[in-house]
Amino acid sequence: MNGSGVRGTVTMHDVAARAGVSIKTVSNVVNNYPHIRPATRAKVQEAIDELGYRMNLSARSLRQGRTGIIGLALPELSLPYFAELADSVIRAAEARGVVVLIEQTSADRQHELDVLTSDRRQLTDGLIFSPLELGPDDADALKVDYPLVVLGERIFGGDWDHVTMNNVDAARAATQHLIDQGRRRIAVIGAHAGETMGSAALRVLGYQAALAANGIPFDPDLVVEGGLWHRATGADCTNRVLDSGVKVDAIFGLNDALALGSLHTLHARGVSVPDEIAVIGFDDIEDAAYASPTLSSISPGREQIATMAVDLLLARIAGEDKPYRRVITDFSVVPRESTAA
Amino acid sequence: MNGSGVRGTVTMHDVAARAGVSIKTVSNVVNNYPHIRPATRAKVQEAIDELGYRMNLSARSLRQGRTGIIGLALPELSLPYFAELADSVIRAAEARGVVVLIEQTSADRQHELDVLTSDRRQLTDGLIFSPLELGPDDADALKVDYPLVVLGERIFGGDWDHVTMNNVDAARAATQHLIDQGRRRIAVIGAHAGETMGSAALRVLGYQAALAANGIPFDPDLVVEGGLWHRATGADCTNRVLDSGVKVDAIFGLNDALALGSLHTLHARGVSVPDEIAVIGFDDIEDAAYASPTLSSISPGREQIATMAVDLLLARIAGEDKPYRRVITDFSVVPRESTAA
DNA sequence: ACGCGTCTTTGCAACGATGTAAACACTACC
DNA sequence: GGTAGTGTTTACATCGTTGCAAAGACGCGT
Repeated sequence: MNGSGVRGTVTMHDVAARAGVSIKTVSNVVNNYPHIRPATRAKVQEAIDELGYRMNLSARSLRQGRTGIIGLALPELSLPYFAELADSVIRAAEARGVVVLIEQTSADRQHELDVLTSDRRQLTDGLIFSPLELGPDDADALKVDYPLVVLGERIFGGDWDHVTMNNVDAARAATQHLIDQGRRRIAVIGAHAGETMGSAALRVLGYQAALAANGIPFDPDLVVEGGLWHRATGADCTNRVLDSGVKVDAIFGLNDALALGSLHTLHARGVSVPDEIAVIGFDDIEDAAYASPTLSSISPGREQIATMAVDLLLARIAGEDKPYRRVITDFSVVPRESTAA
Repeated sequence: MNGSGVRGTVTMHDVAARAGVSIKTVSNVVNNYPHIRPATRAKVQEAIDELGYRMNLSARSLRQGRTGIIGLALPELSLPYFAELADSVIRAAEARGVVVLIEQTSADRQHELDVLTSDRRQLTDGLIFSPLELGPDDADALKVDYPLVVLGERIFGGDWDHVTMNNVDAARAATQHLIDQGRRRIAVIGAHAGETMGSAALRVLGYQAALAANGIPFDPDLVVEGGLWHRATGADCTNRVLDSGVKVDAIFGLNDALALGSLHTLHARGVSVPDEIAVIGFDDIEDAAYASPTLSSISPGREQIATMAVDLLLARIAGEDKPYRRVITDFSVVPRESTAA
């Protein structure tokens, strides 16, 4: 259809000439300016079609100061949770007419800081940021001059919108689910010592709350440290806790990757799940439903997080000036074989 | 550092004024034009630092006709293989100073066609495209006027570069691996009837070649159709072949998701792996190493694919005019528990 | 027929950078 | 001292679009 073919640089100028109107009228037609006589609109549209005109988005960006691109910064796509989150964000963005530029921070603090001030921010109208390493001390770095939506609960109290789930309650529900199956010696894997605001800390709090609510004493030996929430870490943590000799009848992986790594180790060591040890994860990634045995988990409402984040960001980009919001999404316990009775 | 603060729109103009040089000299400094007196460069650099100048990328894009963004079109990020591929592409791109805009096609033919002509192509300097549904008949649609690198083997013979693995040989190797373990009744799951050029068809060819080379008769009943290569499909295919009553001692999943779905079903039905049935997948996604039992697979050299694709694309963007290339990446068999002796 | 308000269309000046080609500066050499 | 050659800096037009404000067209009431 591209009439002229080779690198067809057809501009509004050409369209205007062809249609016998001014270039501004072409602009008005393209932008759906309401006051245009139908006949004029038709003429212009015809010229556009004949010439195969496509608007030059760089020019528009320069003029408007907007690119139509939003940024999404996350640790890495090879972590299934983030891949699925990115999937949802891209879909939500597409539905609203914008596209997504993804940046990976490799869960590296400096990299997370860099992303906030990178030249690439010029290319995006705003940023959805899911930090893993930044903490309350880095709040200043988040005081940026472009629309920002932060995912997760690591940092509060700044001029940005926040979308998060209730980690404490969700972890409490996960733990309660294990308790309901009669488990009492529940290990937690993937804890982060010294952290107070991150997902790890909050989920451990929920775990403790559930124990307390059921009159089960808290045993620090059951809390296993583990840095990156990868499968390998989960496998390792599980080995450590089993080797330590403490009695364990359930494992709560602070995310699904950890729990899947745990299943892997349990299988390798011939421990039967859920008979000897029940396992629950957190995030409800697609893998969970297909693990052997299938993995119980907490569904964090991924779609909802993505949709909210995009909507909040686009509202700020559009100039909304309401007070910054903190949105807490819904969660649910998804019981599967790994915690069956 | 951003001296002026609020939405600091510092332009080259401001820098030029501050440094007492012309705006073009600032441009020259920023772009590392060689013939600049050190004193001048220092003056300009100082002004840049003091004012916190950042170049407006939209303006540069308009002028140069380049955005510094490359597109990556793939079926969906929630498929681990593509998530990992995207991870690698983003890293390769970052190392070369460009960023990546990801578009999902949902493995939908129309969507795949749309992506090629979308307005978004204006935003990208070129596209890395991994089609799943387009076939040889769609070759014309790929005749686009921007740099394009196609991944996979579905469509050949056009004006674009191609990065692919040797699907036939790799599938032959996978099958040979099973045969080496003494398996003779090897089912293939995820085949696409009627397809001749896609990965499915090529991998089935490799499977047949291996059987032939070992004097094992080909039994069509062992070839199980399955559309989307998701875990659910693999689970379903496995149920079908087991229910059909044909004897099976091994399953070759045409990708890892299928094979993982298969493991799921086998586990659910109490079939022991690899004792009763051995399983091998294809792609070597991270999951494979953590499945229970761990899944043997074919490693397709993902890093290499990503790196080659980005390099080829950037070379075209830079104006390289050599004949179009077809790069075939290396693969290797990764034996794990699911095919242990 | 006149004036006024509303609907349509337009010209012009930006947005912020870079390519071109010319101007200027300085050395080196005859 | 003049000229060629190299190194350094500059003015200007231009990339393709949109905001602004004003001009032109049209309908209506009086």
